[in-house]
Amino acid sequence: MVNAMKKATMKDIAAEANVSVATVSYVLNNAENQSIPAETKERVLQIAKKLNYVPNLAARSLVKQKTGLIGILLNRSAQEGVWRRAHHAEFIFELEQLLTKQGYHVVLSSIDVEKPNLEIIAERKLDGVFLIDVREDFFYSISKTVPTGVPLVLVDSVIDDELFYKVMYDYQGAFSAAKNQLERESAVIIMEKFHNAGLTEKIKKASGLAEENIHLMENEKGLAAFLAKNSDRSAIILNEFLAGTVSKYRNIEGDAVICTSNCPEILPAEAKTVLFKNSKATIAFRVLSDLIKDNRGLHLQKYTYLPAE
Amino acid sequence: MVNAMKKATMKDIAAEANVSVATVSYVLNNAENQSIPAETKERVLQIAKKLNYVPNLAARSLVKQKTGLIGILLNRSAQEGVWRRAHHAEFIFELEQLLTKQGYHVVLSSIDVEKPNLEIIAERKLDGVFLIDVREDFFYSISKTVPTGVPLVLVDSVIDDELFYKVMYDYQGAFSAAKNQLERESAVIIMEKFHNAGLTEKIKKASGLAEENIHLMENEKGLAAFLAKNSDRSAIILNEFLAGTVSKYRNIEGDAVICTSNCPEILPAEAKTVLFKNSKATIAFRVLSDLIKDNRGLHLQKYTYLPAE
DNA sequence: GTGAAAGCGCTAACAT
DNA sequence: ATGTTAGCGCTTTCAC
Repeated sequence: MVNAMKKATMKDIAAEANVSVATVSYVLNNAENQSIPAETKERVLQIAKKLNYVPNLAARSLVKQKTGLIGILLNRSAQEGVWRRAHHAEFIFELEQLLTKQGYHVVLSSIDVEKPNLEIIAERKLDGVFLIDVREDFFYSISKTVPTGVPLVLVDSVIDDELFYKVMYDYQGAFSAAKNQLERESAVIIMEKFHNAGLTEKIKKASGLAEENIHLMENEKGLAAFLAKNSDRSAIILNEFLAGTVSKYRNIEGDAVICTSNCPEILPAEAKTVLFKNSKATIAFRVLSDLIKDNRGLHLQKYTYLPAE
Repeated sequence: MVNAMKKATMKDIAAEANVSVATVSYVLNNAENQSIPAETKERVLQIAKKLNYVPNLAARSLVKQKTGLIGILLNRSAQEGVWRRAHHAEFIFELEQLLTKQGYHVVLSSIDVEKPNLEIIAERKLDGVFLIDVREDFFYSISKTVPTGVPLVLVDSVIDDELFYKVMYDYQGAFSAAKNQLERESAVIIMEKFHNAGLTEKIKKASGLAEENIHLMENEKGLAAFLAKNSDRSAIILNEFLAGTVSKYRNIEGDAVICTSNCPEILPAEAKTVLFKNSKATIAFRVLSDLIKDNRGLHLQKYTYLPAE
């Protein structure tokens, strides 16, 4: 077999090229302020290739004080429906693609909503973190474990603290759009019960509907009961995967679905949908990028709302 | 605000406790062969806590030659249906939970099936890797970039090379089970077109059906056409999310679904299903664990098949 | 143009 | 019982 042994280091290259490791480093990183003769450069490059050299990013991180690792931390509870996972998967996969394209590596971790453990952020020295649907009280765990200065982007979470940059949909706009599509006046709402209570509240309020017309999805039994009680009314369903579950109990063609996963294609062709102008992953990614550049985040908004189409 | 500053290091602890960093290390890691007086121990622990000390895993990795990082690398192509992502998400999330529970951290990365880039394995010195649905030709890229000795578990991939440990379903058994459930004799099959051609072939063969009775899902148009042509025959559908798509075009209650995502609950209650005895994530995880322990992998099977229930 | 050397934060012989 | 030291693989300042 042709190769791949004990992983060459810069030292190995240096030895074989009769130069110092410093020189190897300069060549491999195209150091600006260094003038390396083309000859040496070539030689080093050759040898590096021949040895299948790959840099050890842990070592580099140590000196550069940047790891190139971005965390995606997802709050999960023991019992959650498939639709919720599918919903998060869409977001996470898209985000991962964007990050990977930028040369970052992505660390994915489930956080137990009951006892959030955020040590990973400090342990792995993550350069930035996305936190999805966090509970408001998690805020306390964070100040103990998370080094200041780490860009934190909260997705689907209302938390009034300067530390966090928040990204979420403009639910108010989405509801107007949804109502416009419905034929009947009287509507009910079916939505996820977020771990973040503030978000759940905010959405309820944005809907303008009374408490008893809003169903917070927890399990199918509850859903079925709610639907039975409201079979004569139109529903506005938040999220298309949730709509998928709803459609096991009711024909949803008269209802409106707010597509928070940007996947209208999973719905029946005739379904009434509300889409958003931008994908949440794109915007969340942009917010983090800005934050990493402008390390102070001084002229960045704490809240970014995604408008409906 | 109460804290969280520039991240304390062992040096800081040592200074404040008037001991050497070695001692700190011993205390923090409960070093066996070291006898530290309870008094010192206590003091060090106190200070560590007070300083919110969190170890830097990059530094530790460097000396221990183990990173505690496990990769989940997913082959993706530009255009893939939601159902495919949902399917992978189920597996990945479950796997991630298992790994996290064991104290590993998970690096998630999409691999472009056209030009797979596996440098991440060497760069991040991953302790083990799951590769999902890899093309057979990727095998060449791997020998160049991947250090020997890294445990590689291939999921949903047929590749006859000693280097890899493979996990997949026992399709033969699944098909028998499916056929037993169908009322009509004559059946067709609807399945994913895997990137790994060998797997696709293997499944076709296991079905015992002729080429024209097997539909490889690529897009909805093709599916619709196939279904129209075979409206009089029962279908065996591989994967419940794919079944979800199929059910947009046809009532699938007469069909059988092989639940490769372990999510029968997304199907109509009356659906005929084939389940598997164990979850694929659990088994894949076990294979990797075994591999990490028994570093040679000498008495481990190259192929592990998951039997149908 | 090139390299010696210090150091990122940590562990683990080896002394004492 | 505790400290000294030598690295892990890399970057970068500062001399030569």
